[in-house]
Amino acid sequence: MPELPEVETVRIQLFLRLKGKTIDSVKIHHDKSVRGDRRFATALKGLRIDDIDRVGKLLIFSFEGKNDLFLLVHLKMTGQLFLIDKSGSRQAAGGHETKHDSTLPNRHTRVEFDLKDGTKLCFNDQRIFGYLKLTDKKGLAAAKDRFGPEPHQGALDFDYFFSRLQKSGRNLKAMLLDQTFVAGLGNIYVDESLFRAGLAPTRAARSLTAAEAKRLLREAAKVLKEAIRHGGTTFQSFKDSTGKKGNYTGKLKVFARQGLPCPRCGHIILKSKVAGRGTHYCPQCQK
DNA sequence: CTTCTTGTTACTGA
DNA sequence: ATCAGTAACAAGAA
Repeated sequence: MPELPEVETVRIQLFLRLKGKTIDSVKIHHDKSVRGDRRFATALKGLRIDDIDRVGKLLIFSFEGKNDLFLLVHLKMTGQLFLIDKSGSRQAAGGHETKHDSTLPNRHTRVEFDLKDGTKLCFNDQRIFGYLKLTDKKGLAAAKDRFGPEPHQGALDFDYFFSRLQKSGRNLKAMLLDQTFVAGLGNIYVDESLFRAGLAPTRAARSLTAAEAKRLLREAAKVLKEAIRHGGTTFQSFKDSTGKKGNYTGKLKVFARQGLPCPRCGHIILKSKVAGRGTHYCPQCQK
């Protein structure tokens, strides 16, 4: 389940390999992945990739000489972007590997891009919740508007953060998962941020002191930056160790560590449901 | 066989 | 309006 650090990792890898390259053809293996857009393939044919941007967990491709056409890619939970060079070897992976995607394209490949230089880009998505969508300037602005500021690059103003928390009648877990409030955190990094800040996920947002809110914002920013630096977190099957993993996985302090001792105090980490999501926390360290 | 999982949106009812 | 809860989406694991 890619969150901001995973999407950012993919963005950088793709940008380095794809900038300036021209799309030769697009094969759509599953209509739903492009939301039934019949013009998708023809609209992209012949375009040269200029930039790859990101807002929250959404990737935004732009093209040379086209200022009113953008490709939005959302990976949702199981979406992956894989690059294969002309020799057939995988150059960059966006997501974990599973036993099914040793070769590409494979049965989870929903959309396939062939570039003029022989590079191939595969959009794989086991559960087909992710999407690729073409939009114009207006649609892009509307999409961007749906995201709040990101915590990790100084763009998030503390006064905004604190006043929104104070006005909210929700708990911290629900607030931090809300992409319109703060963009980029998902289930993993919300739990990790709350643990590091020593705050319980069920804590009422409006009950935070300014010092606690400062701590939360600082820890969220730190977690995201560290995870980006480590190439993201791969959380998939605990059993399959053959898959390629993001290096942040081993750094997780509470996520998926239920039943294990808290790295700080040794109390057993619990898992329960908060705001509808599986939530991991230390009942002793987080108040 | 059933149940659960996940990110996000849409909907319902309080 | 605001929030909690839940269904939906799809596929697979347990």
